[in-house]
Amino acid sequence: NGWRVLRPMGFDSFGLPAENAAINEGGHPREITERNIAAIRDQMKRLGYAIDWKREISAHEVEYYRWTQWLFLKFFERGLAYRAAAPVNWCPYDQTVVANEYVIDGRCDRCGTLVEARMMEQWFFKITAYADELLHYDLPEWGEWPERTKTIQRNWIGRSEGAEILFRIEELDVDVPVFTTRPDTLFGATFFVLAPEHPLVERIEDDEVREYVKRTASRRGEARATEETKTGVFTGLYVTNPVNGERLPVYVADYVLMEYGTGAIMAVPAHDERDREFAEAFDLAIRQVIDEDGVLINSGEFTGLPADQGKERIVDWLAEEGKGRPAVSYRLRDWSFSRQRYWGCPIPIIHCDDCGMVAVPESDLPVVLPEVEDYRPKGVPPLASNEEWLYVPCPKCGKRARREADTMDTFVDSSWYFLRYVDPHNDRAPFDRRLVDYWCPVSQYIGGIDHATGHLLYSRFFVRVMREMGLVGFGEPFGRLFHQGWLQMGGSKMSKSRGNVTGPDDLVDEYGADAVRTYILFMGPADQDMEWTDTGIEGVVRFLRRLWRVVLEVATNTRPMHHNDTQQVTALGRKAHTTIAKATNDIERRFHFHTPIAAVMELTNELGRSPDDPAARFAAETAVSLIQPYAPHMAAELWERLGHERLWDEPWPEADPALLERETFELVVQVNGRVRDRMEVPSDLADDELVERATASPRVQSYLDGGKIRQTIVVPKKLVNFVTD
RNA sequence: GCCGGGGUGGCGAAAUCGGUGAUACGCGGCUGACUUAAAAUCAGCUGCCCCCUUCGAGGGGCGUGCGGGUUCGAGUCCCGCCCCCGGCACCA
Repeated sequence: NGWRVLRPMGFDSFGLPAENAAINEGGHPREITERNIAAIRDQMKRLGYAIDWKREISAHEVEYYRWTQWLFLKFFERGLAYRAAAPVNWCPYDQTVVANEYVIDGRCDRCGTLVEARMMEQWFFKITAYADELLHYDLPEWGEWPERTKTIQRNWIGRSEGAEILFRIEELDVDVPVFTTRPDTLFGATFFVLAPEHPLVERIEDDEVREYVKRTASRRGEARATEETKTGVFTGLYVTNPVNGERLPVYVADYVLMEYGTGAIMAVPAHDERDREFAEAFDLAIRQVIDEDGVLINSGEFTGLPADQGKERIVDWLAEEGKGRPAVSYRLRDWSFSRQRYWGCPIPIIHCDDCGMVAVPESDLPVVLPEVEDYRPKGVPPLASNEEWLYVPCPKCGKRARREADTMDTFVDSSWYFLRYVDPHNDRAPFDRRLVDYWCPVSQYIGGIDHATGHLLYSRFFVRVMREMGLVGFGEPFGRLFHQGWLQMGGSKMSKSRGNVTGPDDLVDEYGADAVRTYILFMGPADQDMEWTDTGIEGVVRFLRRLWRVVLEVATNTRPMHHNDTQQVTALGRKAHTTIAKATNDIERRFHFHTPIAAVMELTNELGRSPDDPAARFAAETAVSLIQPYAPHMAAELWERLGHERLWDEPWPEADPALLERETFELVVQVNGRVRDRMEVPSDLADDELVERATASPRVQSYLDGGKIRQTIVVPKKLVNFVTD
């Protein structure tokens, strides 16, 4: 009531789903995309969604993606978008790189194909620079994010505290850093391991080592993790343990990952399961340095300290000696966002032999997605096939240069769209900061839990950076977050990408938009997945018909005793008020949409039993008002039949607190915690009067049976409980 | 293994602050009314066990994954387990 609410709609229209559909059906991705958008828009209108269509945006339209490109350039200027060779996930079906966040169980989230690890030069956003910040939340509203979402993000970022320690290899004249969370076990290190991809390994001239590295390169990731026994090879080199000068043999083994920490570890077989397995396989020493009580042993001057103190003291000592320092490591990796596909936002970069990577000048934006002969994926970016588009003069030196032909991941488009909603037609900037600061952060965000480590993290990263740039005045994109469940059909999630969707069209044809909307919300809590059943909706259809009939009966009731007497408060009138209170509280505060429907059903049932009640008209109006968000078409019609005009111009009904209080209530009388009698008593009785009435009950007397009452508990407006010996 | 979320009838679920015979509302099922019949609609019943029965109903016990505990009173709080779902995981 009285709030200004923005209800926009947009389409994340670039990307693989649209492009793959176009490939399967034939035709240009743009045609398919725009046809689908039109169909979805029509469906939403048929269902009666209240959307401000003037603000509609689509990621694939030039007016939108020119500002995606503009933002990219801002990130590029700050070094937050960079190109580098790195191990990436390659989807052999879609013929493109896929972000870590959208590889699920080793498979491409879009097509379900197993991805391969490849070393490729790709574009990355430096989200890792914000790893620590993204663990901390800037909005009090963050408290309203579901616990599980926060946990998923925390796990994904994967912060661990420990130390970086330098181990010297004399033969190569280098200090090799390792990351460890257990510097307290430093005295227990008995060997040292390099990942096969570690740069130092190339310098080791040893056939066996070369052979091993070659062998492991072919089975990475999954295959490596499921290996039963640890494999590795001795390099002939030794490192010096900085804390005691011991010389430890250096191995190359693929249980050490280049992607995490420094790609090298100190191995402490006594206190690490994996190191122990390796030590047992290679017959290496195992030295315990912490006893059962968590106290350091065999640890030189640190012996006798509890482990947590030992940790600190050893790191302090290393720092003084210049051989180590406290360090933090993250699991999160930079976001790879370049795709070797056609249907996406072009990356506004020009590669020049002399000047290197040059940003397309802002004044030359947008870089319009060119037409190409054949946009099917072939592993090389399709944009490169349009040579007229590809070759342009270098903006710096004017020499012939080449455009970047990769396109952006569609999650770049969706990392800022909510800001565009407030100013969708601005052609001088992505948005006006004043408007954004007025409307945003988004008060209530709704989306699937499946985006916890993807879209929801990317957007938080984008907004952090945009705040630093002065583009927005806040650091979190979304306040309250709600994860809706998915409709299921035959046990699996109905979704566009899975293709098991019963289009709402058929259901609307059969049952009507109001019934479909009401049933979907009545099925259960909105955050739960729900199996669609046709028999379920029949119940809702019956209810809506009953409501229709009962309200019409009231609307046309001309019997003389029927009038809207606000003075005379009846049970039905009170029921209407408690229904308002419940529905309002459940929707606003609890985000429960199924219980208000149940409450209106109850009200309707009661109204049907007493259509001549003096409060019948009020009860009918209440039922119609409360059902409006669910069944807006029918509610609007009934409202008119009740002699009013436009229901959607009416304020939400308010319960009269005075009428929520009943004049009498049912007093429950317990003896030793068991209900023994109930009686209707006036609400304004004092405690001792309640006890008096309770004691008077013959039923209660029979249970007290002359026994001694040890204690009497009175809960106002509820019950009296006698405790006997 | 670590972290998070859950477990209530035949089914979807409700019980908002420890205070009404747990299971509202709906689905399904059973019975009846209306009907030539069906549909639609309406009414009643529908957790388990036992006792009494004059057939109206009444009475007792057990029940919210399992076992304990706190309390006058526990679906709700505490301790210990079991199971299901999700995230992370050769992450040093």
